[in-house]
Amino acid sequence: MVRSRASAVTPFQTASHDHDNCVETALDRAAQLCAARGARLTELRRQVLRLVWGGHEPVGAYAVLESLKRSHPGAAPPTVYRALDFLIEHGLIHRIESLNAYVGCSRPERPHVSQFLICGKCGAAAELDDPAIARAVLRRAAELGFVVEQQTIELSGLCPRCRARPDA
Amino acid sequence: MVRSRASAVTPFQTASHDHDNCVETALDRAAQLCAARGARLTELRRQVLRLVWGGHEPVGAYAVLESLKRSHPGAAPPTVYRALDFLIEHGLIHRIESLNAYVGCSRPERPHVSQFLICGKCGAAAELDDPAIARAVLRRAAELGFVVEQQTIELSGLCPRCRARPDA
DNA sequence: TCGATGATTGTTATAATATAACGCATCGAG
DNA sequence: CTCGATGCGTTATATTATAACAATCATCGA
Repeated sequence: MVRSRASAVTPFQTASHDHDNCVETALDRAAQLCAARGARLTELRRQVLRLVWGGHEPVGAYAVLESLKRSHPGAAPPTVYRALDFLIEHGLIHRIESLNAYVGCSRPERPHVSQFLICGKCGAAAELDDPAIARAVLRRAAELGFVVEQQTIELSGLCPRCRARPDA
Repeated sequence: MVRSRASAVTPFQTASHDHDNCVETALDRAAQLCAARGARLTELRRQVLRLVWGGHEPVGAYAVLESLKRSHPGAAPPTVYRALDFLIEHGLIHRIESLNAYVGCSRPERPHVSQFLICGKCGAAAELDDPAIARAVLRRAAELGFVVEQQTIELSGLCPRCRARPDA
């Protein structure tokens, strides 16, 4: 319970974060989800998902491409973009509009609106699913007669860890 | 008072919206603001501001460039991007991240966080300055020890007018 | 098993958005 | 007037994303 409480307190990763395990978990969940939906998580898509999950920093499509080429020499931009499109459609990753970059989704099981906190120093992006924010947004939109189909909420600033260490 | 109440009810423009007047007002306010700040609203920047204010739909940098070339034949991408940067710095326009486009700021006088409602059908973008949304966002970030420096809040969907007219 | 069908991937080219770098012009403070 | 900073012109290039079409693969019914 201590661990789950900690992750409820901050969506940012701590120093002790076991990222290998984190990635494997994400890949397993993706496989399960796709199986349940009859979607094909091919080796290529799985590989791209793994690369996007390389860290908790959003990663650009061309960075993914460069990495992908190691395992997949013939890869070209469409190779990556098509895989990214698939992963987004299935809620396995999110696109960060303000960075033109992509990041793994922490809760792909259920559809959700998410908000991102993006640290300008370390680059980490933490995904929130804050009902209060979503409610405030939907409430105001409803008052104006606007039907919200998609929310892009990205907050950039300084994460707790970087704020604590004011070094270069 | 009827007009101002109407604009308080919806930030979307109505059919009777006098856009020429709207643009001139925006340009005047920009001139005043820049004068007050000792910033130089040159003819080029003024022209770009006018073009961004061409409608209430966000407009791409290259669309601005194409229009700009009429009055300014030698214009090239840096011409436009430099002007856009200046206008953003001074809060005269906003960049819409999810569209890679730019739109005039409706309240440049004071710094503010804004939220945008973007209609996927007519393309119009309405700028909000909703304290409840800003509060919800800042509250949650503060709980997590995150210092927000910039907010990107863009809601796409259907505006009231387009919702009322379900034509093609 | 076979072939039809649709989904996936390969491949080449190009579109769309944005910036680097350098030099000249212009403005305004002193 | 001169200097330094700012603005702008110009060329080239970086970065992000998509179009279009061919080849391959998976699946499923005949």
